[in-house]
Amino acid sequence: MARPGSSKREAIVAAAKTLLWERGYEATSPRDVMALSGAGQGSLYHHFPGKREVAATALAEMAAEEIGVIDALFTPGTPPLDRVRAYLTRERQALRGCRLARLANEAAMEEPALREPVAAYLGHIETSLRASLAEAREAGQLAPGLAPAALAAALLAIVEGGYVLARVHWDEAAMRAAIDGGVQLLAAAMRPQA
Amino acid sequence: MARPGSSKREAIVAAAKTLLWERGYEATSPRDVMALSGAGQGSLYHHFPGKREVAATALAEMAAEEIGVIDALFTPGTPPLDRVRAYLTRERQALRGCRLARLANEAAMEEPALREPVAAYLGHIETSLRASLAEAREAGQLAPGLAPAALAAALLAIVEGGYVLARVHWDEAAMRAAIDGGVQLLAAAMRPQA
DNA sequence: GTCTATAGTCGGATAGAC
DNA sequence: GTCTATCCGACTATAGAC
Repeated sequence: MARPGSSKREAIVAAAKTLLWERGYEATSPRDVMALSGAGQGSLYHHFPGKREVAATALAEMAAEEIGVIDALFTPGTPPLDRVRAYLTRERQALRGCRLARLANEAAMEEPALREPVAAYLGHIETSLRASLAEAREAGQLAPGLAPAALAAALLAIVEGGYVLARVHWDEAAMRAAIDGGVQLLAAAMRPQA
Repeated sequence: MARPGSSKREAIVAAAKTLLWERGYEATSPRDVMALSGAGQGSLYHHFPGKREVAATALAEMAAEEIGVIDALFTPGTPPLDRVRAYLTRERQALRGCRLARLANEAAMEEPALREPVAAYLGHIETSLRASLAEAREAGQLAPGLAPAALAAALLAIVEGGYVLARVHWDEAAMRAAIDGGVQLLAAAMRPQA
């Protein structure tokens, strides 16, 4: 399995990554993956035991890619508050939903192999936010009474909730409003110094 | 249609409400609805043209019910900040997901008949929050630079995002952390007076 | 209004040739 | 490794009896 020279395997995983983002897990059939990748049924079931493992592989790759993007936003050296703001205000395709967390409400999340990459991605963001907020706190930039861990969770929830609002209203502006509110709240949380 | 004495119709809608919350739209089949309601296929297709209309009816009822719950939380007379906090900290079954917004990432949200009840529900919450925050602002309780509309969107996103975090981590505590952060941020946003 | 029987399609997966 | 042929069950819906 996972041999580097295996061309159809890569095509299958690439197709699965596209379709999982576009349609989610339940709505993506092995047939869809085969059609988009150009692979036959034999290839798919040669390389993977079944649909779940294809999705697990695709999700793991997606999580690794997105974690790389996050790490680029949280460059050490940048002032901690700027890192947090950079995460909040980065460009997003709100109507497409979060590439990983869009699966949150699918029954498939009860399968550890599918939940874990998504949880790792969100966990990584939360950890990065918490570290930045803790750094700001030590520099005396955080108002007292504000816990970095709780703030990190709230800011991440604003982003993930922003995707939900945008999808439901079918309007990117709903995401922008939530992010705006987050940025304003963050500013208020630091007012003493900043 | 919708005749009051029609007993199977009510059972069908009640079953659909249960299953839509539990499994979502795509994962709920007419057969599931029939099995849970005790109705036969003839009844279902006598009262409704198909699955979509069953779901649209169920979602409309769910939205009306939940809007009633929201209105009870935003009782006029209570201090505005208390209303906002009451909404944030109300009890929730985080792992079950938001009864309406759990459908946000389904393809069915492209159908207006299904999206509209969900959008109306979230819109109603956002309006209630905004009105309370505007009231607090006029009473001089909001720090300058904070826009009620953006704050309302952010607080709603914290709740909806909290559901996402709880589902992905399969841990109610993830929702509690996000809400805690929201409450702390709200307090910071008012610090001048409160 | 409600039921059972039936239909046609797609779901996920296996068998076995090349 | 890759392909085509095939299987069985579930999905949404229609037909028509009661």
